[in-house]
Amino acid sequence: MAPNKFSHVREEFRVFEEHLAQNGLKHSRQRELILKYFLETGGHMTVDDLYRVIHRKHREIGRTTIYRTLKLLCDAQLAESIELRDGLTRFEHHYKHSHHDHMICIECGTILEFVSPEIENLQEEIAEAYGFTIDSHRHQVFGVCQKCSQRRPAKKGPLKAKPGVKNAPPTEFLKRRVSERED
Amino acid sequence: MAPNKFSHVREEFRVFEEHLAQNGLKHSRQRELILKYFLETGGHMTVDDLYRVIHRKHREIGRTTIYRTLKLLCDAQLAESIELRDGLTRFEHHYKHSHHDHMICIECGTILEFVSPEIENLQEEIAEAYGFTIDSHRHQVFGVCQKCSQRRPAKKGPLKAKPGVKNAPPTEFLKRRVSERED
DNA sequence: GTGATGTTGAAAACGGTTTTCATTTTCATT
DNA sequence: AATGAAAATGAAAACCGTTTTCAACATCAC
Repeated sequence: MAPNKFSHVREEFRVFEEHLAQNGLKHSRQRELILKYFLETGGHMTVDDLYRVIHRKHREIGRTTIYRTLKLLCDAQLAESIELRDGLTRFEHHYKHSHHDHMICIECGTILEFVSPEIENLQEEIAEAYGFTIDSHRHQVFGVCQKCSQRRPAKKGPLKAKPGVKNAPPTEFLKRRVSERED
Repeated sequence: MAPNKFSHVREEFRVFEEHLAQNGLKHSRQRELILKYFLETGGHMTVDDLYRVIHRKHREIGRTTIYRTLKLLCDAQLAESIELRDGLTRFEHHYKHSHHDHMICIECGTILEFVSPEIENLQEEIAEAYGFTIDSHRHQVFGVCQKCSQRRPAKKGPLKAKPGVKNAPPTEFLKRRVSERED
């Protein structure tokens, strides 16, 4: 009944524990907490997002430790960092999450994830044609999400709402919708 | 014979001049010089790259002015700024240059440009399927360029040089090879 | 419990970029 | 050419997200 330190069900804690062990690092209350909150929150959190959430309940935990622990989580393959265009680093859940790219709404900040094997293939073809060996990539699409373009009439000129797109159901491309700065 | 201020042949100076006029801005020796050097250098220059080049001959021109003028060039559609993963802003020639994306060698820093209408189409399809209106995008591929992978044997395992790729000619994808920090 | 070693948090440093501000330059008007 | 209003310049300071420093503290094998 009395749960000991890392008795959480989630595998992520196990992975983290292993990473610490394998690298001569130590457990700590802070690290456990930060991992917990990281996992609980939606994903695409900035250091400050996380700091605010954690700081509410744990006044003693400093920003520095959050920076350090998130880096640690990246090392442990539990998190992955992405950078959009606002100069902030965001951290995604990475454990058993497959690769994807991003569409970012420039009005509300919503971040959508998408995957396109076709695009990846074309990308690979292009690279190959030039003897270039791909290590990684980032593909970010900026624009206005459905919600926002419904809210505001839309860009220039009387643009009639394209029928058939309005309530398009999520397709195979889109894995899930996530994050939106909370403040 | 005596060339007056903006008598350079290149259209870019004309465009710049117009931009200044239309916005109540003034000519200046510095602006002219910075544009000149910007156009002469390869492209993908950072502020500091340009500063070093210019500072050699014109000790009096400050970094701040280069920052400001490059921003001005962007406003005038003569330059476009890109950000890779090193935290530096680079400035590309943009006048009559069409859209393209980038492949970046993580060993030597070479930046290749590529275009793929197919990818752009797929991207548009994906966006449309979600009612997302694209404003812009960036697609950056990181890896090892041909030169570098020939220099160093290559990654893990005995990887025999893929035949047929070694000396692949530039394809339609690749517009030109550019830049490599000069110092 | 002890001690070697890792961790923490506050504050300082960092690094690219932007802002500030006193001085200088531009340029339309005389 | 001289004037003066408005813009541009450059040095230094501010900014801001992130990293480093360092003295105090926690962890864990013994």
